[in-house]
Amino acid sequence: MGVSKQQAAENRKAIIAASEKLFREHGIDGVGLSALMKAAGFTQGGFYNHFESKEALAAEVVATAMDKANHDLKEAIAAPIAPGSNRLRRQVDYYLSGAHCSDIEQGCAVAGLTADVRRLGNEAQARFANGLQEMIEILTALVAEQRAGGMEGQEARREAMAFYSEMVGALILSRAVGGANPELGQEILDASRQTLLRDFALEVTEGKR
Amino acid sequence: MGVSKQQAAENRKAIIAASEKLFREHGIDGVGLSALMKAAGFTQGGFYNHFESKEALAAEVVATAMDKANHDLKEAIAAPIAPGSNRLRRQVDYYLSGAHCSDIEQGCAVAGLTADVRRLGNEAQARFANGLQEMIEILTALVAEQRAGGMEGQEARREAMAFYSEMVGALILSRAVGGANPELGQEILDASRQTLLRDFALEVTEGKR
DNA sequence: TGTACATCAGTGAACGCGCGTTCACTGATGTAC
DNA sequence: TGTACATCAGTGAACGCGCGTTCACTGATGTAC
Repeated sequence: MGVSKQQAAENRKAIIAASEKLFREHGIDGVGLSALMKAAGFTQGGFYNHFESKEALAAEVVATAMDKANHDLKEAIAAPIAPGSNRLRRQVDYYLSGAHCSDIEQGCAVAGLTADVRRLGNEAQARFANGLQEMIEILTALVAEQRAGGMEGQEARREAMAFYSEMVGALILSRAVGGANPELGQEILDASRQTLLRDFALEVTEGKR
Repeated sequence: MGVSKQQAAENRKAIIAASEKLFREHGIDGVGLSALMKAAGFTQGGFYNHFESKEALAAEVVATAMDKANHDLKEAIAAPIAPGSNRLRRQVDYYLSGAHCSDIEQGCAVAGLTADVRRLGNEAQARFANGLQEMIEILTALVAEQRAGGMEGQEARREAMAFYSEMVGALILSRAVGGANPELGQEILDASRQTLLRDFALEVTEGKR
């Protein structure tokens, strides 16, 4: 009660951040507003000071998550790499690692939210699609760099999409199966990792678990 | 009221069938028992004559869906093919078609249910994992046939997993994005289709929309 | 084969509960003078 | 700069509603004799 505008803006961000984690873990239909607000450190009633509806919150969560994912990806790609290492390999090794697989809350936003996006409103779907569009563009550049030998732009984009689809698919399948059969889950990650590294003419290394 | 044992067994199957469609479309948390029973042609109260809980129904739905998927896949692979055609290509062309993408209710069970499986109980997760394990074995045989030139069993299995992950990933991403940006959705399907056909040394053809 | 009775799939109303949303109230923040 | 007041983020209780589940009741099916 009685809070500066700056504080209120921060609180709003806290609600979005807490919601993102819970949405990823339990699905959007799987958490109530009371749990979301409690996780952010507030009581239920304040929710509507910040958002018009749960649906509106979901749209903001999706948008925020995609923006952050793209920002992080850009940074990871812009960062200097150790000699003998490789940007694309680093992405693959991380994405298809056991650590990333277990970390739904902080891992890839696309893999964590895709399934729910289909059931959200236009606003959320559009924001997700825009985010994915941007991510594909970033990955296209990465692929083009890897395929240095004069690949057409359209071809690099196609490869980037296929590349990303494979990683997302492997991660989601691995997660779905990991509870009941962890070995199978790990096998799925390793299979895509090895296949992708080979397809991109990178030496296949032992995977990080 | 007053129904033969045979009729009761059929009614039970009807509930499972109706539930599968609704679960795929709206998610398991997205449909109530009353809607499920109504869709199967019954009133809400009868549900507990057939299932112990909603969770138990979900486990049965997952198991049934996976069994059917594997059965259909076996049949599709066993069926004779036109000369000049190819079993693997036929799978890819169907799986990554616009028609399959729009048909969540009857399409691939794995793509339709994976996201929810993670949040179900042990029973459902185990049944899903077993189903996926079997599917991978079937696909391994298909890949081995395609790679006729003496591929090691382990290698074929790895390729089959990567292959399937890519198809599932592309389908899910395409669906997530298709509402807001159908062109991007189609582009994602096409990208994986072309990449997979090329990787399996199959001629790339125009895609069916 | 015919009769008497137990079974149990189905109905429809009810249960408590948590959902998303609304509201009256609060008090520090921020503004007008 | 100091005072008076409007604003609005936060609280906590309440709203109606649909959820998953339970229950008393029904009547044709299926069984025992």
